[in-house]
Amino acid sequence: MEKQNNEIDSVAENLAHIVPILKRIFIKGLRTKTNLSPQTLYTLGALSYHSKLTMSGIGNHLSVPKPHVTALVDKLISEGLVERLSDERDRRIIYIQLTDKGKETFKEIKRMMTEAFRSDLSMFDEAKIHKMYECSLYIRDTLDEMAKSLQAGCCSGN
Amino acid sequence: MEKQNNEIDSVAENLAHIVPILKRIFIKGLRTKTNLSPQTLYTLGALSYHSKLTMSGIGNHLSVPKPHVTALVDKLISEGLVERLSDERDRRIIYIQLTDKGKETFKEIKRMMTEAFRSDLSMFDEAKIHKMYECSLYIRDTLDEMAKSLQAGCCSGN
DNA sequence: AATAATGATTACAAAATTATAACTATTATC
DNA sequence: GATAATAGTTATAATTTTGTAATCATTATT
Repeated sequence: MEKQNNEIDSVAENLAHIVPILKRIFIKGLRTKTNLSPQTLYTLGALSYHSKLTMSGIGNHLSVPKPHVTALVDKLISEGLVERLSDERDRRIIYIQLTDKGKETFKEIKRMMTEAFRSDLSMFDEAKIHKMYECSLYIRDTLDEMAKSLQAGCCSGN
Repeated sequence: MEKQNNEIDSVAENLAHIVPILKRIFIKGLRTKTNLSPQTLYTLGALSYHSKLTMSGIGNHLSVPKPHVTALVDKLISEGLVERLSDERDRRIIYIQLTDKGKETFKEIKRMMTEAFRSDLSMFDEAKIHKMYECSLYIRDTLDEMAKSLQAGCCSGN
């Protein structure tokens, strides 16, 4: 049990350590190439993964206060990248989903993102890249699983 | 080669996917518990890992414009968490390093960070946690190695 | 039907981050 | 020794993100 707690702490430390590195790799590389803010890009990503989310759902996923979600979505709508869908059974709820243009745009954004990363990672050999693939997928799946269980509101005004 | 590029793209996608989740877990949890901004926390983290960095070095590590590094360090100095050291051989250079108080404070911040994460991860069994440990460490080491090779200035005003 | 709760919006303010240009001090180069 | 380059700072503005309160429309509860 002691060992297990130590390992959890190391996981936390390792993951916290890579956040600024990842931000540097992905966000900064995109800033000059698009007029979308990081959070609108995250919003596109969340919608690409979940295909359909409520306003509150977006806020929970990205830990963004609800009032700001409205602003983010307004921006994306003005760019024609997402659309609102009303729920017939509960008319308070508004679903957001990518438009075709949004899907295309996000695909292009991912392309630009991976392009930069490709030259960075290409210094490593095939085995290492494969292991990076396995590890990143494992962490992604685990964190997704974990995130599901903490959907509840998390930040003020949410 | 094609396969390798596909794997690199998947790595990029997986890592980009987890950024908002990690931000949510670590940053948001700390916001109420400290008066330090995320970037000052990252600065502490970078100094904890590298023990000594120049102003430009901090800017490169965190992709923060140089003028803003001055502000971040000023804040940390006013809290007594870091100190400036001048380089005898080149008096333009200023090294920043943690004070004892800074080391203590960062240790405490890590404790709060891992505490929250612990309850989140505790839903998983020992084997899964161990694999998370191995994967997170592998990714951390690889990204560190990668980051070293792209020290060069990266953002405006840097 | 009145009341409470929920999902989303509006309006506003504060804090944090990013971007630029100009400047000082110091070192390197020619 | 003049010029260029580097490390860091000052000053300023714009953008992005975060926080809070009040409000509207709709649904749930009693």
